[in-house]
Amino acid sequence: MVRSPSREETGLKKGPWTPEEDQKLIDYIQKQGSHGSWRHLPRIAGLNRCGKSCRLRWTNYLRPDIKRGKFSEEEEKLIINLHSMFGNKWSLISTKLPGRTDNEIKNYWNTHLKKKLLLMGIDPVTHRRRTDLELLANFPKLLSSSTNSSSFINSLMENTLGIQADTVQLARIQIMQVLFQVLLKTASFSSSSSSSSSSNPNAYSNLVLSNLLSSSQLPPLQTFSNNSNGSSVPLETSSFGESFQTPNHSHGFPVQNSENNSKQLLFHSNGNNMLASTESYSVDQKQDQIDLNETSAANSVNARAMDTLNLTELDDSDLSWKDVLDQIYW
DNA sequence: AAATAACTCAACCGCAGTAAA
DNA sequence: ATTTACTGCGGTTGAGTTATT
Repeated sequence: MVRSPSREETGLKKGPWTPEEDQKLIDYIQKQGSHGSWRHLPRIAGLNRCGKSCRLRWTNYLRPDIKRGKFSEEEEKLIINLHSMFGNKWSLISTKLPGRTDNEIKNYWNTHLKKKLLLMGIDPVTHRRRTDLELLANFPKLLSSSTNSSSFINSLMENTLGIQADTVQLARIQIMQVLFQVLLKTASFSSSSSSSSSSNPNAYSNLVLSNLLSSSQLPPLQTFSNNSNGSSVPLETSSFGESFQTPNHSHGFPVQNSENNSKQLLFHSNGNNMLASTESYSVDQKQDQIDLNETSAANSVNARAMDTLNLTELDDSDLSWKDVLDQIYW
């Protein structure tokens, strides 16, 4: 945690500060009432340091209004929300957390929060759910779906190209195997995967793979359907299904909440995951938009709650996840 | 108990923006 | 208009600490 002392060619000291140096800096600033010119401060205060080093030591460590200790859950949530809005603007983020320095928040993000989001399956850069790894989690279902001979590709291969059905099935299974192997390679298998560092982007893939290989209890297949009046407006697909553009929110996904069997719209806004009931949104086909009445039924849920919420396939689904894959990959 | 790997965070570096000369 | 000095910011480093093998 402490660097070994070294000296630059100029003779100025670098590395960790001693308690004596800290006291000199504190005494000087308290006596003057302010730091004044950082460049001239070290000479006047009797410190063999550059002004930059003094400024950093004061702003990141010695300042009296600095809050020390662990980040609270509220602070964590705030940092995640602010990061989803501002990105790596640590200085800006720190202005919203009194007593916390940009350096401290940056370190906390890189060592804790990034890892936390990855383990929850959320991309810490985009703050959206990682869809590539959910594809892996749904691998067995994809594999079973490959036996469906009614798909377009099967029809094409069998009827148009004259390839036998069993050959088609074998080819599809082989493709699935290749896909599985590629995904396996992207995940680092190590016995200590649970403690993977923030620099390891494969933490979630390790988690998914562990679940996949150790148990047959796989995450529920999440498919999409048209909304209540059957006028869905597809813009893109994801593991949550077809997304919708909303006026104030980037994307919405129609889902069914198994807790109360209600049909809801899941969307991501300003770093929050939000759920809206079917009563609180309507579809404008002309504008290819969903209009959301935010004041009525939209409620915010945190990312942890989202993970445990069992969002299941809708009964009136017109398209299955398999069909989406068919359209994309075949 | 020792070796190794992973994690933490204070401190440094370099760049960009701004003000003064 | 150009140069210089200074400050602030974000990315990175690396020694000490802790966890794992």
